[in-house]
This record gives sequence, structure tokens and C-alpha cells, in this order.
Amino acid sequence: MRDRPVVLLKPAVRRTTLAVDVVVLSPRVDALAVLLVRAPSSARERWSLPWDAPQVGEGLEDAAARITRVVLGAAPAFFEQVGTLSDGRRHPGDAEVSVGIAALSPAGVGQPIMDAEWFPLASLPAIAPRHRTIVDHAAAVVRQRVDQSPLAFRLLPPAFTLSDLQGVYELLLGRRLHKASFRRALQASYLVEPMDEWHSEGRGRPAQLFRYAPKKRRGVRRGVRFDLFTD
Amino acid sequence: MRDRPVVLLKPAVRRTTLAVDVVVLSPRVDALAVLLVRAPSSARERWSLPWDAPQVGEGLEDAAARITRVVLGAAPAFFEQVGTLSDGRRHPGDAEVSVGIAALSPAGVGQPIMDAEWFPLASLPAIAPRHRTIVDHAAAVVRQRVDQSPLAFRLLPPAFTLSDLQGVYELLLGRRLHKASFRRALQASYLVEPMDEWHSEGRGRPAQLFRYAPKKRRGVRRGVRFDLFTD
DNA sequence: TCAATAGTGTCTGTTAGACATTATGGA
DNA sequence: TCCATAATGTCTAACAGACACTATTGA
Repeated sequence: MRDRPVVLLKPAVRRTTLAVDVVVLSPRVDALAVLLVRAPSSARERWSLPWDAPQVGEGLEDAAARITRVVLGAAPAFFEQVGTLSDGRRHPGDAEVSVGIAALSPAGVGQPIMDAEWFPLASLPAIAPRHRTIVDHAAAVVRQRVDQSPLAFRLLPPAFTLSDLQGVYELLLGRRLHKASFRRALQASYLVEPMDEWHSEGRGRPAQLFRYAPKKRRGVRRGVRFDLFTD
Repeated sequence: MRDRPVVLLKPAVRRTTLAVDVVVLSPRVDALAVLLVRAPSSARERWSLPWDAPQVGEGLEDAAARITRVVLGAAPAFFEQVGTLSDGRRHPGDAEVSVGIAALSPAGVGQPIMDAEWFPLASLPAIAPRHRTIVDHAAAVVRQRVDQSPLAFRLLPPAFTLSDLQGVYELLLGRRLHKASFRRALQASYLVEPMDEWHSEGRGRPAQLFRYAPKKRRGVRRGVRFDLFTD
């Protein structure tokens, strides 16, 4: 045990500068894409994450929704905080503290404004170091929580085929999945329900459309898995 | 798609008041316990989470470590951000924004200062609404990430028995686990290694001591599980 | 008819959980 | 000796993954 510190805790708030930095994610052709905005020419990097300070009385996710609406023209379907940083790395607005928020949006929803563009996660241009950290955190968080939170469904339109859904899982996890196993596990989860519609695209048998409709789970109680200790 | 908003994004930081609110967690007799500090008599509630503003240039986890050292006399073994809140709920210091951080500490490490006390998670006294939300988030996050992060090991001393470890998992998950299955899964995970020491407590066969020593994992690649969609 | 995609049935190796058994100490 | 806890072996049901097969459309 260490020595007891002499100074007691006299808690007090401190004023600081805060930004909400949004990682808008959407599935593009065979890759997850991030929405970046063109930075003013005075900036060190030509691109940055969309960001802003929350307005007075505005919640953090509300701010993320507003920012996303401005750059994409559509509100995201889902938010996930990916961590709050105060690490001294450079931020485009020199905010002391950044709240990183992943905003998930289905493909084909919205249209980036003139100064915004989609970039595949794997090939981003140079952005401020703080923003780079936030993007990396967002990717890690999304991959880590994909099977504990309905993230994948928020990257799809309300009606989707099981192949679409599997494709999103494969994008998020970065590896191929086994079709029959995927469907069996999905069936057992009672997360989706079939609709009376079918979707035909080009050749091949049309696929039935499903919607996200989680049912009350019977107490599954699976065992401990000691998984993903990849730190 | 919605109408394109008229206002473009002119991002700017805003000054706000920030607090780091720490949920110090430690296993006590058959329950996870939270460390609360006695609030000044002027406060609405008699107890609160330990909290403070981060100092200039101090990272958020550094602040959490400092706060924990003051109230417990020992640095926590591990931190996990449990969410940043700006929801308008009441905070003891009226901070606009709170960063909630869970700090894990093994049993028997440190000694609470005079004005601090351990409370079982299940029976907390009245605390400010913002703090209540943070505690609930912390409990949920710890339960959700226990098998993806070495949380359980940070609630134990460096050397522990497998029964101790299983006990911590049972505390975190809130249910009993099967002994043989637990040990098999642990064996397969290469997360612990046996030491040449044994621990005897009262009657019964002495238990071998283990240490947390994660090995490089062979690419396990387990399937998608669609688990814990309990939102 | 062929190509392409959707969807399903079967087999097999692995694993979680139940149960039983042995091991080793203290009272 | 008895009791309590540690640790492990065996059995079984459930399940993940591989493979093969059928189904249904467009070219």
C-alpha cells in the first residue's frame, strides 16, 4: 500500500474546451467507410472528422446527430460512444477534451454535402492525430461490440436480406462467415422476423426480406468464453 | 432523406465544466462494492462518488487514478471508461459534462479514508442522479466486457486460486458457473499460468496459485453469437 | 441450359454442462 | 475418521463448421 497522500480531495469543476468528434460509418462497396469533411486551407491536414461543440443543454448524442445531419443530410440510426480523450494530441479546433462518437448509417441514406466524402476505413487520408485515434477506437469498438449490440442492423435499411446482414457482419469482423452456421445462430437468437416480401437483384433466386425485431430471450446463460483478450 | 439543413457546420469549441466521476469497484464479501465519500452537509445527498476535475494537462485516467489514490490510498489496477454524460441530471459539483470511469481494485488493497466507505452495489444509499446513472452504467459495462477484457484479473491480487477467479466471475456475472467448464475454458484460453505455490485456507485441499499471464492466442475465430441483446 | 444466388439437410469434431471420482488437507 | 475443498475423468446433448444438395430466378 502506498503512503496516504497529504492533500485531501477538494473536488471542483474546471472549465475546459470540449468537442464532439463524430465517426460516421456506413457500409460501402466491400468496406466500411468513414465520412470526412474538407478542412479549411489553413489546417495542417486537408481532411478531418466532422465535429463541433455541443450547444448549451444539448446532449452529446444529440450533438452527434446534429453534426451528422449537417454533413450527411440524414440522422444516423445509432450511436455508440467510443471513448473520451484528453491526451494532448492535436485536434483541429484545439479542444482539450474530445468525446468520440460512432454514428451508424445504412448505405444509401443521405447524401454527403459538397465538402464531405466517404473514405474506406483502410485507406484514410491524413487527419489530425486526435482524430486518427478516435477513428481507430471507433473501429475497434464496433468490432468488439457487434455481437452484443444491434450495430449491424443499424448499418442496414429496415428491410434486408440475410445475405446483406451476413455481409455487414463480415465487413465489421473482417472475415468470412459460414452461411449455414450464421443462419442457424440467427434463427436461435430471435432477433429478426421474415417479411412477406422478396428481393431480386440480377440473377439468382430472390431472397426473402427480414426486419430487425428482437424477441424476449429465454434465459440463454451461456458460459464464460475468455474471448478476444487481444490487448 | 431529409431536407438539407440551411446552416452549414462552423465547428467551434465551447468552454464547459467537466468532472471525472470514479466508480471504484472491489470485491467484498459475496458482492461487488463501490467506494462512496461522505458529502458536505450542504449537499442534497449524504454520499457521492469520488470525483474531481482533471487538472491542466492531466489525462482522464490519470485524474481517476489520482482521485482513487486520495480516497483509497492505492492506485487502481485498471480503468474502463463507462460513458460520458451531459444529460442535465444533477451532479454534486454541477458539472455540465461527466466522464464516468470504473476503477478496479483488488480486495484488501488500500484503506478508505475516514470519509469514505464501501457499499455493496445492490444497496447503495441515495446519491445524485447523475452519479446513480454512472454507477448503473459501470455495472453494466463491467458485466458486458468481462469476457473481452481482463477485468476479473484486476479485481484479484497478482496470485490467486482458480476458485477465487471463478468467484469474481460469478460476482460480475451475477450467477453461478460450472467449475469443470470454467477451468476447461480457462485452460484453453492460455490466460493464466500456475505458480509453484499453494494456498491453504481452513479445511480442504490447498489450492494452487495462478498468475495472469496471457499468451499469444492461436487464431481462434469463433462464430458470431448474437449474444446479450438485452437492450 | 447455364450461371448465380438463396436456402436447407446431414455429418462430424468440439465443447458446455452434469455427474462422479480421486486428491489432500484440517478438525 | 469425517468433512471440506481442489482437481480431474467421463458421458451426453448441443452446436459450429464443412459439405452437399435443392430451389428459384435471369441470361
